[in-house]
Amino acid sequence: MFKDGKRSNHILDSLPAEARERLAAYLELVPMPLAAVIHEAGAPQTQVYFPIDCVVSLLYVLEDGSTAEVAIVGNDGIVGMPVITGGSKSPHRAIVQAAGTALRMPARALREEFERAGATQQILLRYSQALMMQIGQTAVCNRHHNLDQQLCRWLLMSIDRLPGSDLSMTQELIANMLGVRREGVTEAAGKLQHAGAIRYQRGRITVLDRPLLERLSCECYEAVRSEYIRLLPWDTTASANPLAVA
Amino acid sequence: MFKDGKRSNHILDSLPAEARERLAAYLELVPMPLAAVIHEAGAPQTQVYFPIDCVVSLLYVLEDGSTAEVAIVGNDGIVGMPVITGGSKSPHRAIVQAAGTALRMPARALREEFERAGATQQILLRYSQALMMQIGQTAVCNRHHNLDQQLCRWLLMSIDRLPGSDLSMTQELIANMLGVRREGVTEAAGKLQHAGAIRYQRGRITVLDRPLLERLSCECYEAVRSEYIRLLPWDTTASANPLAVA
DNA sequence: TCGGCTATGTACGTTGGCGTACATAGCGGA
DNA sequence: TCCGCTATGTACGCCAACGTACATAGCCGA
Repeated sequence: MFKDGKRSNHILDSLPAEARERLAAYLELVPMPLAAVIHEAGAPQTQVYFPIDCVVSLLYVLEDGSTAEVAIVGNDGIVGMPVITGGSKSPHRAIVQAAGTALRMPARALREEFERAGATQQILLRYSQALMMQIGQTAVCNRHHNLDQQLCRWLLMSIDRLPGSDLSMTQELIANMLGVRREGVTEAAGKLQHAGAIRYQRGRITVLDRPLLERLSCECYEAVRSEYIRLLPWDTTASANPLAVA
Repeated sequence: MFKDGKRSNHILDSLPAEARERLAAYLELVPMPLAAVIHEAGAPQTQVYFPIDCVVSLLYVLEDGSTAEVAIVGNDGIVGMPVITGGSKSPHRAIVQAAGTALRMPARALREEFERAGATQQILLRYSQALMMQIGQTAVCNRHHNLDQQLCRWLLMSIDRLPGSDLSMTQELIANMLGVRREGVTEAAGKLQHAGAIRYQRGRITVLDRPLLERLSCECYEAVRSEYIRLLPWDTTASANPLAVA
């Protein structure tokens, strides 16, 4: 789905050639090491990131220090949307959930491109809507679905945004993302491993049976996936304008 | 906070005079009866609504028919943001949670005003960010806070957007909004009534002790409130507004 | 005024996730 | 090689919310 083997960022790919050329001067390839804090909650954001082969989590940090993930961003999106919407600061901490690389650029340059009001603006607005939907689905999922289902959803969403089918992740970190106990993740992951859906080895999860994982997941995974496709169709074969699709 | 006695919509109030004048020709005052479905999930939206003295809930409807609220919108916002962001359809059902009135206009006219790229665009984008934050906080709250706290948050957010301090609401409906059992709401509301925070009478809740309600609420209420103020400051002393409903 | 509907109150066993505690097991450095 | 750290596994009591069932009580129309 989000995978395409191209190792690039779908938002950037969707932009018209002129826009890409304008932005190219600002883009810088940067490493995204595991657990790095890309920006802290409430801090002004001066850079935006286009993930290429990494995954970034947006977390809310509660007063007692516990956390809950509200969304994840991979090569399907952008880290730093508040820069576009004008608030500049985000109430969420952005941390690297899966290491890799991203293209980084100054927030102001993206904001300027947005203000040209062309296809770039359209695409960024649509991404904003997709992100909002994903966050809403997190709310729904947190309310109605159990940990087993949520873990499946989370694994699927993560590997969809990565080149391979395994991720370096301790159960402790997954628990922080989902806002649950580490022991709960151990138990849920154990069930998945027993069922043959995944293999777990000390900080490394490999998805063995993706269709099974999809069956065990709640409806939220597919709901978010299809909404992303509807809002941000990208052409995996050519440079057609994605906005041409109704 | 969101209350101001003016019975108008803060987004409209914030717009520059020229923009308000352009939009005025399209605006139509419409009644918003309790439980009316303003738009169904997945249906194209041709109208947008600026609530004046009503509250609208955005609900996600699961495959089994159960629901969960992802956000509420009152005179601080707009129902129909997907019109701006370009997706046109929303995955959420919008229903009237508290009866009243709203100003309605064709989606296209608002979209055109947005494309003028002036202050209106800024304000709409900032509202979009505020809404996203509210949705994220719903996710966090669903994960970490118990029903008692969530009910307090919900009551506060609702009356903040209404002229008075009571609302017509059965416990059944509140349960649907929060995505919990009706019995759970009965119990939580019973505690609040016992504590003297509210009075409950067959489909009508009156807030008696607002500060107490705030103390019993989780941090999410204040987090959302302050983010709305940060992103959408409005002048409570603003001079006569042609769109204000007397 | 009475019957029926809707809203609210209460009870009881079940369950999922929590907090806590502790045991094992990989992995890397001295 | 062994030690120590980190990651994972397991157990136990607890509690909030669930599903279910049924009892009251307010409201309205016949």
